[in-house]
Amino acid sequence: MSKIDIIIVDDHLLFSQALNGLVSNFEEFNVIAVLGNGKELVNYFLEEKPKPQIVLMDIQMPIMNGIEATQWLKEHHPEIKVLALSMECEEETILKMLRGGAKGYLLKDIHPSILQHALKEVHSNGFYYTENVANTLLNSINKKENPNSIKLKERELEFLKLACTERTYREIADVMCLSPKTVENYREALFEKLEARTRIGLVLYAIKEKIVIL
Amino acid sequence: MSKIDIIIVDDHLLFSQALNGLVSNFEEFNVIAVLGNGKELVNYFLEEKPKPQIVLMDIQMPIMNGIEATQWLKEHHPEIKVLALSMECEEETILKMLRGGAKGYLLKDIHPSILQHALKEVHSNGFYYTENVANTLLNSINKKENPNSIKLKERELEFLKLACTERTYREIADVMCLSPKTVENYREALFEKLEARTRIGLVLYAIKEKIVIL
DNA sequence: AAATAAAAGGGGAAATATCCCCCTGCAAAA
DNA sequence: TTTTGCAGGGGGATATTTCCCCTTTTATTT
Repeated sequence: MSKIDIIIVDDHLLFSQALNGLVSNFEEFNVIAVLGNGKELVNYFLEEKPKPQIVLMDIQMPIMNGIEATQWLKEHHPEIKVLALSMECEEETILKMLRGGAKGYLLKDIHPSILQHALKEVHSNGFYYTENVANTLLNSINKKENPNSIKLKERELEFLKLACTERTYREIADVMCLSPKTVENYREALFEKLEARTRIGLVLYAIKEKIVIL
Repeated sequence: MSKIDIIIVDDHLLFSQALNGLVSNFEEFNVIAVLGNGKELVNYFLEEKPKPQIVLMDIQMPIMNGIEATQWLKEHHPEIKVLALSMECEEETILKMLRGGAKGYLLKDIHPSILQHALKEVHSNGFYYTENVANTLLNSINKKENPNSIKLKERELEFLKLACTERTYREIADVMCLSPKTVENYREALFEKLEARTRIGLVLYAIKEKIVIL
């Protein structure tokens, strides 16, 4: 029985090397490459090197992150399964990853044996979700019933980011190349959408939702 | 030559187990325990188990974090060296850790060989800093020379926190049991101190300085 | 005892922000 | 083909913020 080939993609060398040792010790699996970010993964495939059956993918990475890399894989090599490996249990991230085509999502604080099990499941059944992640998904479905996820239009986002500066609305209008009155409209629309009474409310929302980063 | 005993403390089982494999492969070192958080480390010592010479300590951990655990070690077993191992390169965290008694600070994205080298250095010389961390320390020293840390009075702080809500100044005055005109004075004083042009500036400052938490 | 800083209060004016109503195109969906 | 949604623009009124000028009282230093 030949081993299942795996590529590890993670920017933390210490982690990826250690993981390499760990996975290589699983008798069913064989690590054929350890890469540092999504871009390196894309390059790897462009160079026509041996394809893996599974990619163990970190999410937060420099240059090209795990979400982008997973989407690229789904488009170009849909037969290759992606198992996401992340620190964060945030709904949005999980959803993005799964929408991007990941077959499973593991948190980094699991026991190695679970990783082994997950790898086997992903290979044989095509997917693997931990209880934790499954619950998060359920929550997310519930939230969609009372749609809390506020969709902002591109222009509204632009405005929101500018509203989180010390600019007056007139100055924001200048930046956006709009009439102050149009900016007024964006402001009012966002007040309603985000349930804000004042501009401060917009700022607090934007920072909470990480639309602006401090 | 006997091996140097090490304890690994990290809440991410996958990481700590993998790290265990890695460090165990270094011929000079021997991992005698892998623990999941600071509390487990304290319990370990209270049970009079074999002492390590070095503790490889993660910082962000549940229940008892790496900073607290390092401080405890410094008090109770000052001869044991702590090597911090973290994702974050934030000045504050590094400082807290080093003040707490850590002998070195490594980022998790280093190469395994650097870890090995750092462990050897910490054991023989007593400390090890990467260039990265050293630079961060230098920056921090520079900041202390031109004291940027703005001192806010109690009442100003109260006002600042309230300014980070959707309250109008009149409403803030009510909360603070002051005349709106007095609140006005606090506003003006803070505008100057914090170099803000508008209330948004106050909010951004307060959030950056973690005076308000979102 | 005098100087200083903190806390509290104020007048008046101009600039902004907030609210509620309205309109035009234009493109995609029904 | 009508409807719907989005981007852009406006009038006019009111509330709030911002600015620059002030005073008094009460502690704390010096």
